[in-house]
Amino acid sequence: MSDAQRLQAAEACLEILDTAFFRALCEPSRLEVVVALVKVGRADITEIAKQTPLDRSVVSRHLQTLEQAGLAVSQKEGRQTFYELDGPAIMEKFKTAMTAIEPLVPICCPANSR
Amino acid sequence: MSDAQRLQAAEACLEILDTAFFRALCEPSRLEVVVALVKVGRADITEIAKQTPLDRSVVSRHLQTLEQAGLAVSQKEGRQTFYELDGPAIMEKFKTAMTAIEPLVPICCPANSR
DNA sequence: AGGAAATGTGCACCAAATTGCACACTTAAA
DNA sequence: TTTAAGTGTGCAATTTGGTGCACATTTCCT
Repeated sequence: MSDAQRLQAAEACLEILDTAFFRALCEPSRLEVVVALVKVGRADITEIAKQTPLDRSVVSRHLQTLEQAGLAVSQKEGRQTFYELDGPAIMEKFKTAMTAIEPLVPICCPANSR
Repeated sequence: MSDAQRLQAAEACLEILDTAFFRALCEPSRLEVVVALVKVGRADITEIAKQTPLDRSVVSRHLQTLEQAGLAVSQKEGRQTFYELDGPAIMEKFKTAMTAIEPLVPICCPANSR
């Protein structure tokens, strides 16, 4: 394993790893919103907020964060905004992350380093 | 898709999703440490810290966090502590997360909700 | 037109996490 | 034994991010 290959792998890793994606999943209250979305399915903000102890405005911001991170999609209909988890997109995010990390495994394997 | 199935899927999802794992990956400076680990491979704290603009103590704490989250392993040798990324463990984390989320995809698919 | 529903956002407050310094401790070298 | 290298951690300052309230805006209904 050459240093050049390591550098290339590191750059690729940093390039693909989406901090916004992981940031969206590491906040407990935001995960509550995700779980609420799973329970209720497609719904507007008020209904989603009813499933959580959080204020409606907080849920609104969390949903915005989830959408920006690519985990959910929103559609405005009249005076309400409907949110929905984007299952396929989430799976795709995980797959791309895994394919980016996969070449690092033979380089970073504790079992082989002894 | 019944409500009972939704509830079960939501609980399972919340149960498996490891917030510590994602939290470790969403901090920019901590990602720098990860990248440094990829570049240098197995190394002690001082050498890893040289690859970053961060103070050595900060890098030390980030490495502890990474180890607690299961992304790295450490070995004490004399007066220095060597760290190394645990590639296989990281891949395993991603796989379990994906298998937990997979059953949610047919439930949360924007393409099907119209 | 008038009122209610639904939402987005500015604002202030608060909790948690990061950061760097200083210091103590352990271990290798001289 | 003395000195230096490597490390972990307490501490305080700073930053970051979440939280809820209040208010303005848009849209629907009567």
